[in-house]
Amino acid sequence: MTKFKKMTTNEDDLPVLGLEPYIELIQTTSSGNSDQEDAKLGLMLLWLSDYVLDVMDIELAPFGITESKLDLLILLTLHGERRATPSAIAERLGITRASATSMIDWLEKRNLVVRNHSKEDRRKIYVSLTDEGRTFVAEVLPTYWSSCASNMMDLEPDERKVFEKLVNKLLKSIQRRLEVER
Amino acid sequence: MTKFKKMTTNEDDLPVLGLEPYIELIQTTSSGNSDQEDAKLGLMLLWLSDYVLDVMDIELAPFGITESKLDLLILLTLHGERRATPSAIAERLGITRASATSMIDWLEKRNLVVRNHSKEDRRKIYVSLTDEGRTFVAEVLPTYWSSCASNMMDLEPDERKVFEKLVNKLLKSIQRRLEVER
DNA sequence: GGTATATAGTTAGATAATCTAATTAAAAGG
DNA sequence: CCTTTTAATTAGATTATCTAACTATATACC
Repeated sequence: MTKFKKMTTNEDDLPVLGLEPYIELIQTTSSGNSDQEDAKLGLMLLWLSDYVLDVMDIELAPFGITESKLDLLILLTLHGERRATPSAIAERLGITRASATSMIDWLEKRNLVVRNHSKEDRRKIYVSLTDEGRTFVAEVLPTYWSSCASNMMDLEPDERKVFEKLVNKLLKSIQRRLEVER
Repeated sequence: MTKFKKMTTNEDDLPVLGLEPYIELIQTTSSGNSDQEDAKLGLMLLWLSDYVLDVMDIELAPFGITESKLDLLILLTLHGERRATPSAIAERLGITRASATSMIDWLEKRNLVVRNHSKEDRRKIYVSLTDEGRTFVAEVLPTYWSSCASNMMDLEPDERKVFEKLVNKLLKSIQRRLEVER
């Protein structure tokens, strides 16, 4: 699982540039009204975001599940007895019903979830975790949480406090703009 | 482009849970040695990361390009006269050579880049921006930067300062662990 | 110099995650 | 009872990846 960076250098290799040339590019190509300091900070956050998702991908790979599918399993775990229809799942995950159908197909084929027809309204399907699904979630979650936590390991205790306040603020702000909720 | 959240509620809708139930889940399912506060903070960062990429996707969509392809165009812009082979591009972007070939195919079909055979080593190909590619990058970048900047808009000036220090630290930390560089 | 190995790039074929549009079935509203 | 709406699925597409195989070329060594 550990991936080693190539150690030998090659004349064709593109050199590592770092942030500097990006800052220069921002100066020459951003439109007047956008703040260049914010653009730089936003770019750093964009890079960090990519890496954070990469870390989770890598840690979940050995379990044969992706983050988006685990998200659905966690959703079902948290909503417990409440019955979840494909439509409601699609709405919560911000995907189309067609996409939800695909995910549920995949999870059902592996016996992690089951579909049950509603008796009152025969158009509806209720999706729920199987025992196997619950066991699987219980096996994966410790890794999921430690993967989340691992990204914080170089921060000092007081930095974590401050970072939490800031991430919380940014989360609220971006959720408002995207009109999404969890 | 504006997407409206469904306003009517439905008995089948899954309620918005917020962070609380996730915190409880962490308490019951994280392995002893992982810090639960860090897991929570890491989860918030994971959510934020997802949204940050969503925002960029949405803003770039009207240009008919994705973030990963624009990344490649920016890479070529920054390396200017230096000749970039598909292998070097793959290495820098952290993808396989086969994936690089696909991306270059797509960009070449749209006349944004060209391939030129090396004269010294006939196995090698050099990829470079066309004039059309340079024009395109110049058109997209202002939106790219303002999209980056938009995520910062609710932070106070002093918060941005602190956030930059923290993101910088986290970036270094995660790049070290993933063994990647920019 | 000629064969074996390594390298650069592409191709073939697969999987995952999404989408839109069409289809099927059932319910609800006049 | 007919029409419209709703729920779910299917069909078919695109994008972004991957691994493994293949082609062409260069290098290395007896």
